[in-house]
Parts: sequence; structure tokens; C-alpha cells
Amino acid sequence: MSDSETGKPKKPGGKRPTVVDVARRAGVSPGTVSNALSGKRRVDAETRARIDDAIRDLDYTPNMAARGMRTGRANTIALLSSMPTAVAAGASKLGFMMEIAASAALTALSRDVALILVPPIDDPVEALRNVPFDGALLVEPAADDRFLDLLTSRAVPTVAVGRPADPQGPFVDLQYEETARLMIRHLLAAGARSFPLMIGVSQRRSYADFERTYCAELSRAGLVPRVIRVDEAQGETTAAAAILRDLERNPACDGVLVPVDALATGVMVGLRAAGRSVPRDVKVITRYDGIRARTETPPLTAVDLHLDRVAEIATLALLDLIEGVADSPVPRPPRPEIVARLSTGHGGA
Amino acid sequence: MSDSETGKPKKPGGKRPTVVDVARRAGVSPGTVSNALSGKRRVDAETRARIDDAIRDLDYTPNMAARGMRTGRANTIALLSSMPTAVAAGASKLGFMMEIAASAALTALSRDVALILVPPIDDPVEALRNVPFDGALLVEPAADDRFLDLLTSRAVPTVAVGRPADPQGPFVDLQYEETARLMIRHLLAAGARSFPLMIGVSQRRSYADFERTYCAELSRAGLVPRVIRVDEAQGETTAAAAILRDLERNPACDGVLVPVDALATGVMVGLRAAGRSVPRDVKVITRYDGIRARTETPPLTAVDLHLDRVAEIATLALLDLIEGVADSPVPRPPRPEIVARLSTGHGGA
DNA sequence: GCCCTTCAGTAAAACGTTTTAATTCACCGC
DNA sequence: GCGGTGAATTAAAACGTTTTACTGAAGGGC
Repeated sequence: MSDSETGKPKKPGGKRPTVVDVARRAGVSPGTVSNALSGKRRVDAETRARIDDAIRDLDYTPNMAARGMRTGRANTIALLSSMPTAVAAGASKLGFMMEIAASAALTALSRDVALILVPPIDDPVEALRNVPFDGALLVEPAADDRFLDLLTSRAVPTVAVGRPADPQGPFVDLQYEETARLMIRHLLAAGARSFPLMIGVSQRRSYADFERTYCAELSRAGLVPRVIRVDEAQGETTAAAAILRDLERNPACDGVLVPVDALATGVMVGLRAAGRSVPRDVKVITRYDGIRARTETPPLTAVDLHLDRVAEIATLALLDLIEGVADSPVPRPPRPEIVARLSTGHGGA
Repeated sequence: MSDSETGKPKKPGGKRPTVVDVARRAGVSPGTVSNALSGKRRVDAETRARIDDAIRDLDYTPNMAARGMRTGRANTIALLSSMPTAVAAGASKLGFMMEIAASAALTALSRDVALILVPPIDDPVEALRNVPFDGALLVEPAADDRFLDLLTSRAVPTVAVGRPADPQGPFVDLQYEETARLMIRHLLAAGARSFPLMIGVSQRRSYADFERTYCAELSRAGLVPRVIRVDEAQGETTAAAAILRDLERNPACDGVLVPVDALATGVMVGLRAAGRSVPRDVKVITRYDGIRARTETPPLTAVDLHLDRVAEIATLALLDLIEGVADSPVPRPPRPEIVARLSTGHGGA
């Protein structure tokens, strides 16, 4: 029916149609169009049909900036990681964070929210100044995390991936103790009897949990614990040097428990330099089953953390938090599982 | 000097300070604050200092939605890939796209723009409706790419990563011919004399270039080309079946040129099923050096495409395009390089 | 002294939505 | 017939910026 409608058919040379163009064409007021769009108020079925037609005819798409200004929402969440770049980047190409990113992006998009990727940067405050987002996913925050400070000071809804040192808000549990216990018992079952725990110097809940569980499990097994702390900022090199020192002092060393995969790479370098064979002389196990673990020679036994599921849970929790849904407890992800590989004597070639 | 200023010190129970709060405290008009912030017009040094103080005192951060509404910019770019999920996701966890994402996010952020990650989805149009972005990076678009259609119809500035089938806009060259030639010559040098090219059925510039180069190089070497097309949507299984069929028909087959890493995984499955040893009986080479290539047994020879640099170039080009900078030609990334591994008889253990 | 220009700043309009308060209208019970 | 109730709609205000057009003031050349 292209008869004498009030609305103009489609401004050809003009700009994008707005809600008032739609309203005019449908013969209603802009407010009604808005209500039809958002469903916040009832609108008559016939009116709604006219509006829908107008929208289709004009190929109207809402201006998100304008909407955002009114509603205060950006339809965007940020994924942040403050792991030192040396650890996070490099060969593993931000593997841990990226694995979470892929799953989180998909989950968020299913609720019409886009995921913004914020790689480790020097000055988060400055960089995020110009970037609008409604909430943040924070990957394994450190105790004095700069992102975390920024987010809390700005009162941005945040869900942490991994229990923070001092949990203030919601988080999805990466089950550090359980993971540690799993790894330690796997080492023990593989025959290791003298293995240090190597962690970073920064203050992280994961390190603390690993250390506590490590000490408990070892004393339980009647063994003596050794904790090695290295600076993650340097990454592999310091890890290599550190394991060499440990080997000197403890020639009977027959295993290494090294949760951070970048440090594990360094440990392998050190072991090769010392002429120790893996897994014959020394068993090695790491946590994140990323590209580093898989491409070491021999490939490293690691843990399947079910990161896709973790990311999905975290994202849904964040979206609920943003939308003010009654904050139900964040569900626990599936239990971590050992991925046995050659570095502990398991697995094929 | 906390004497009798006009501005309120810091509304404690109130909402976020706005540009008018800053203006009042600095004793100027909102317009001047805007000018000081954007630097679009001159503002007196002393006035600017007062404004800066006010901003600091109030901890003012601009409302990006409001700014976006005026300027029409979202300070956001989207990274899109329309590769079928079966190929893009799975074991490789979107490796190709994610590698680009990491680098692009960093580059974009250095220019105060955030990167939005859009994983392969069923209905891009619907999903992107609510997501504001100024431009898009499109990863290896197919000939009839749904994203591409959407973007051009919406007149969104776009830079493709990899030459599109029918280049309309800017793109960064992934140098398909050169890559193909490199791989083919590597296979020839490794002693292969009868190897098919396996590509997907979708229409992509990369496939076309590979096919053309493959035929040319083989006739140049006096060999007979065989092109196998399989449906990427099924991924590995069809690739395995396809290579089995080829082996039956061509028992002398001693190599496979399979650019898509997901298909390469399938080829390896097929070869194992046929009892052919790699690399002894058959050499295999793939393009993307992701987790699949590296963790195959044996690890696959692949190509270093310098994706981090590629992503950086693409991002900078896109940002220039958005800002309307005179469109200088997109620089060419570094030449691809073979990463020789065991699957072609090279490399260590 | 006069005209012109430049400079620094301001008031007000504009951007495209959502939301609030008001309005119309029909219906209902009595 | 009347006040009351509820449903559907509307007019107008609001959101926080940027931009446009305007205003003085200061200076320069003649």
C-alpha cells in the first residue's frame, strides 16, 4: 500500500533514519516507538505492527550511542588481564586469556553484549578512559591489582576469574587447592619424591593456595617441601636459573611442580642444561594446558581447567550483576582434570 | 587553595560529575571545557590549567556515550571472522583469529580504541544490532561473506585481513600465492612428487590463489595436479575420508598440501588409518602455524605468516580509514616463512 | 579615530534516545 | 449520569557532550 502515507518513503540522500522518522511513518509518537522496541510498556498489537512495518521499510537501526546515553549502558563488557606481559604474551600468545576471551565473547553476544579485549598494558587507567563498558571480567587478579583498584574506584561491576586474594565481589572459582592436590598426587603417583614448587613473586591467591596445599600434602606424605619464588616479569630465564640452583642443592630432585606455564618452559630449559632427562630423571607438571605445555619436548602433563565453561559462567554472572538480577551464587565450574603427558611418564610418543 | 570556590568540592552522595560541574568549578563555560579536552580550539594556558585542576579535583571522566552521540564515534572496532565454526573453533580454539585479536587489541588501544571480539555466529546481523563500532577488521572473508554484505550495506569502514575475492576496499595482503609457492617448493625439496591440494568448498580468494599457484608450479615441475575439495563445515572427518579416497586412486601419493589446519588434522587421521607413515611415506604441510600444526604427531611443517605484524598493519589502516586520513596504500607485511617440522622430514625429534 | 582581524570565551542548539507526567478515551459499577 | 479505573498514547523533559554562531576585547595598520 504505497498510497499517501504521512512518512517519507526513504530519504535517499539523507542520513540514517531515527526513531522520529519511524514514528512519523507509523503515525505515532516517538515514545511509542521506543516502547514497542523495548517492550517496557504495553503497546497495541495493531500499532506495533505498523511500527514494525515502518522499521522494516526505513531499515531503521537504533543509534546505540544515544540509547546508551539515556540508559547508561554500553552493551559492552571488558576482559582484563594484569598478568605481566612477559608471562601472558610471548610464545603462548596470551593463551590463557584468549581461551577465556573466545568463550566469553560468544556467551556475551548471545545476550546482545559485546566483549572488549584489553590486553596487558602499562597504564590501564589512561587507556580505558575513552572506552565505555558496563562491567569487567578480571582474569586471576593479583593482590594489589591495578585493574582491580581502577574498577572498584569506578564502581564498575566486576567478576573475577579465579578467587582473588581478598574476595570482595563475585568470582568463579578456579579451584586452586583442588588443582594443586590433583597435580601433587599425580606427581607422587608418577614416583616423584623430591620436587619443589615454583611460583612467582607477585601476591596472588593462586600462589598462596598452591603453596599451602603443597606443604600440607607433602607433610602428609612425609616429604619435605621446597618453595622456589621467581620473578615472573623476567619469565623463562630466571626460572631456568632457579631450577639449576635447586638441582645443585638437591641432587635427588626428581620432579618439579610449576603451575605457571611460562615458568615451566624455563624449567625445561634449565633441566636440559643440567643434563637431566624428562621424565626419566625428573617429572614436570604445569597447570595451564596451553600451547607451551603441549609443544614442549616432551609435552608437559597439565590440567584441563575447562576454561570455556569457566568463561561462560563468569560472563553470565557478570551480565546478571550488571542487570541487577538478584545475585545468586556463582556456580562452580566442572572439576579440573589431569591431562597426563610424557613429562610425567604418561601418554604415548 | 580550598577557599571559597564557586564549584562544589565533590558531591559525595551524587552521581558522576559532568562537564558542567567541571565548568562551574573552573569558572568557565562547558564549551570551553570541551575545547580544552579535545584541543579542537585554542584555550588560554591559564584557563586550561584551571580546567585541568577542576578535572582532577572532581575525578571527572567524560561520558563516552554522550560524546559518541555527538561525534558519531564509538571508539571501538570489531574483529569479525566468518570461517565456519567447525574450522575456526574446536581444538584450535579460534587460534588464527585470536592471534590477530591479541595484536589488534594492543594496537588499537594505543590509539584509544577498544577491540570488540565477534566470534563466528549464526546471525551476525541480529547480534551486531546492539553493538556500536566505528569500523571492522574482517578475517579472510569468503566471496559471499555475510559479514561483508552487512558491513558494506551499513557503510561501515572495513579492512580485510587477506585479499578478498573481489577487493572493493582496503586489505592487508596475506600473500596467498607467495605462501603457496613457498609450501609447494618445500614439498618438492622434501622429495614429494605426487601430492594433492586439499581446500574447502567455499569461495575464498585464498583457495583460488592456492589452486592457481599449485597448478602452475606443478606443471612447471612436470607433475600432474590433483585438487580435492571438502566441506569445511564438517571439518576433520570429511578431510580424512577424502584423503583415503585419494590414496586409493593414487597409491603413489607421497605428500599433501593442505592449507587449512583443521583439514590437515583430518588428513593426518586419514593417513594413520591408511597405515601411511608421516613423513616417511607421505609429507604433509599446512599453512597456519597454530596449535593444531604444532601438536600433531608428528608436528606439521607450517608457515609463519607474521600475524602479529599483519594485525598491527590492518588495525592502523582501519583507524586511519575511520579518521578519514588520506588513504595511503596499506603496507605489505613481512614475507611468510616456512617453519620446517618433522612432517616434511625436517626438524629435530 | 576607524575598520578589520584575531583571540578567548560564551550561550544555546543539536545529537537520538528513554522516561515521566499528563492526556485521552472507553468502560464499569452504581 | 457520575466518579473512578485502567489502558494506550503523547508531549516534553532529560541524558552529557560537541558544535555553531555570536560577543567583547585587544591589537594593527592607516
